[in-house]
Amino acid sequence: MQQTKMEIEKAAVILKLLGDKTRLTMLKLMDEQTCCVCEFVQIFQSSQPSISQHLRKLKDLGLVKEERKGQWIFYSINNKSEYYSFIKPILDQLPDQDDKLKELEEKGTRISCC
Amino acid sequence: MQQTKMEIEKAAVILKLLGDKTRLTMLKLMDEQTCCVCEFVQIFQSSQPSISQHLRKLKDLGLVKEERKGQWIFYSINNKSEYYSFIKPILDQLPDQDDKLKELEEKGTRISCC
DNA sequence: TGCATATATAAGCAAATAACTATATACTTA
DNA sequence: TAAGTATATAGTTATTTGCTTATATATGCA
Repeated sequence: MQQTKMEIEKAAVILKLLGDKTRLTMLKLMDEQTCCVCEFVQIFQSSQPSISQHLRKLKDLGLVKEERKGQWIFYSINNKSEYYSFIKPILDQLPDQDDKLKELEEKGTRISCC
Repeated sequence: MQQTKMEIEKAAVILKLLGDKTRLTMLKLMDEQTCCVCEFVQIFQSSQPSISQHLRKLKDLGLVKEERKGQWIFYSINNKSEYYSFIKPILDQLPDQDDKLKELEEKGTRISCC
């Protein structure tokens, strides 16, 4: 069979996860660098529980990994994931989201937690 | 600025559409060949209105095009779509769905309408 | 013309989703 | 230890989604 190819049902599950503006932007950001939850909260002007829930969905599928550093938890893309090669070409077609982090740096709020 | 934001939002909309097993399989099939509604109904063992509604969503975004031939309406992927280059690499990672059409041919139900 | 077939649309409902508020947990520092 | 900060989880609710049934539209044919 096509072992190298993605099962279509699994692909649909992953694409549905990516089909949310917040999660998609988060993934694109994490494909570029590590971010902590409080940064996402600022970037998306969203509530902390909302961000946490998005991250959990991504983590449940193994798309991202977390690393605790003190009181902060840093998230980054899991390029060891069996699905990374599936989502990478998608992320590569999206515009860089670095400007969002730059804004935080300019406001000085990025360094506050990182 | 706004431009990039627009793009990622549009990408999320498209990915959400692809994030459904039925629609994703339909798109993969249509990337290989033209299909009519009654074929989809048989393949997915789904109701005709349900299939029609999925197709409409794909058509509303311009991902597929339709061509009437008599009483039948044939759908195929719209490779002129501005989003085709975005979804094509995704479809290419999915396993061929030709077997689904072959089953219909063996049952003789494909020729019934095509 | 009238009937059959193929497809689309509308309305209603149940399940899934995403956000919110409140609370719990984990860690840091005084 | 207590208080403060960062994050996660639980429970609730509003919205969205996908399906169903019923009906409308378009075409073909006798």
